[in-house]
Amino acid sequence: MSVRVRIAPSPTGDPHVGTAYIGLINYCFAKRHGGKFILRVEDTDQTRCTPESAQAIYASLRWLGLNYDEGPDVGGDRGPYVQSERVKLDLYRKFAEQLVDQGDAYYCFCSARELDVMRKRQQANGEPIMYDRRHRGIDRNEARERAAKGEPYVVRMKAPLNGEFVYRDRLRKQPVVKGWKEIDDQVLLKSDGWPTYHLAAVVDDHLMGITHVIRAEEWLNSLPKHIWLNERLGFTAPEYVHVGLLRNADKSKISKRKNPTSLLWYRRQGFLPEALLNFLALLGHSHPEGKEKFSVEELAAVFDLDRINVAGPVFDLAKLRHLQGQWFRELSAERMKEEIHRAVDARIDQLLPMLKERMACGGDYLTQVEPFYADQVQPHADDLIPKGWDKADATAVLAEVQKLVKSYLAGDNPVWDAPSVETLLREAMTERSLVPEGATDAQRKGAALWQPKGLFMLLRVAATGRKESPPLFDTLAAIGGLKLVERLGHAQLKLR
RNA sequence: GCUCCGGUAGUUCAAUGGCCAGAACGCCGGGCUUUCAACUCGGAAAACCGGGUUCGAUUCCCGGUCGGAGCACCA
Repeated sequence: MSVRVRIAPSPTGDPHVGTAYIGLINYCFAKRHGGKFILRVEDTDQTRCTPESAQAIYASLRWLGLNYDEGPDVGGDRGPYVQSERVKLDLYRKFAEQLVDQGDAYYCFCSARELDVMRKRQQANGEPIMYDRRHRGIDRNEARERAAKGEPYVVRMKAPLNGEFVYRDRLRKQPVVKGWKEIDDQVLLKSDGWPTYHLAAVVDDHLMGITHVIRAEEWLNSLPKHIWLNERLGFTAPEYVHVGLLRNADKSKISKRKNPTSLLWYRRQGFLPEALLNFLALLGHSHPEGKEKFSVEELAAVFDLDRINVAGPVFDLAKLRHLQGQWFRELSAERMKEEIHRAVDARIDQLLPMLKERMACGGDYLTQVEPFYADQVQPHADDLIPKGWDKADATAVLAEVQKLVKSYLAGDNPVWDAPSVETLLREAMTERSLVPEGATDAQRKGAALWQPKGLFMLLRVAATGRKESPPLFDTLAAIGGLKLVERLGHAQLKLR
């Protein structure tokens, strides 16, 4: 039987590096065995999924060169490849009903509110959190009548009450063993009539002839449900293989708070697909000859699922940069020029509106734009001391602003655009320019520093190295928060 | 809390029931360069702990510990 594997991302938000990672593994596995690599979009959560996000997934996979043999925008004879379209064809309901008929599933009429109360109580009592199966014994015909009258319901699987589940994952030393009593009566069909992940994935994997499900470790715990569903539905289950999750530096599951997770970001940033893929390949897998730099084709030729290391690898951007450098420097002059053009173009769109008034010809762009690209700027110490200030004043204020920006950036989801930078600074100024009653002369003097005139020039010079620049807040926004913090620090050194 | 998974330098990955546990990134130092980068040479740096099996355990087994994941009408 020929190999058929799939990736099944959910189109919520930006396309994720994790998708690329799992995609790469599946892609190589398929190529290695002369099989098919399939993309299926799992958009059964009507509240969270968007078509734009699905488009971004297609575009990103194409950018990476992880071309799928079958998928939403390329077709195939096991389609459609988008679950919402499959819902319209009523592909899932009949399997849910089949299970109900077999006595392997049942209608449940609990409301969300009811379930919430139940969960809270379990939590308070330190009990395991799971559905208490109150409708499990419900009469099937009676239940269907209630449903026919319009009462909202879900269909739940009737998980075995006892016994053990054993499954061997080829990548794990020990077989996966789990007591059935730990396993919940999972919802299969939601009250909106759409399937949950569990039902949809099992049904589709079967219908699409998937032979190996290679997915992230986070699914390991629901493996019994999936095997059970296959069994009760009379399907031959695919082989399930679970690989480790990409991690942040602190070993938690990779998140956008702590790492760039959006494939869009890597593309925008100018990373080459070859380099990203090469880097991803190094995480969790190793080349049999110990090679470090290789193409996807090379990898596919030697790829061995059993060489995958299941411990979650920490995603290390520094290593990616190194590899990217290797690939980048090997580019032909022609291609390198293209890459540079792309990078510059992207930045021009952002910067041009604020720079154009200060330009008289195209070449001026190069001088105007320098502060926005440069790693460092070199302000003159003299320029860093506004009129009427002394060195200590400037240093103190720079340090204060630096601290302010730093803590702002460390906060929850910091927005860094002109309005937010302005708000941040103006609030700080208002606060600090207040003179408390009975203030000392020193306090009075300190407070006086937090006026736009001197402060804005100081920040401008520290941030750009120049006394003239586009409007301050636009400038600070375009430079970026992290770089600004660096430059504020650098300016303090200049004053020493 | 319950269940499951994992543990070799800071990070990613090797090899190995027995010789000095090997590489890459990062770090430190040297060379090249006006400088930086690239390149190159060198250096520091690792088997979670305890028990068992064995002549011998980083490797196999058990327990602990630490880390992670899952416990939704999300996927």
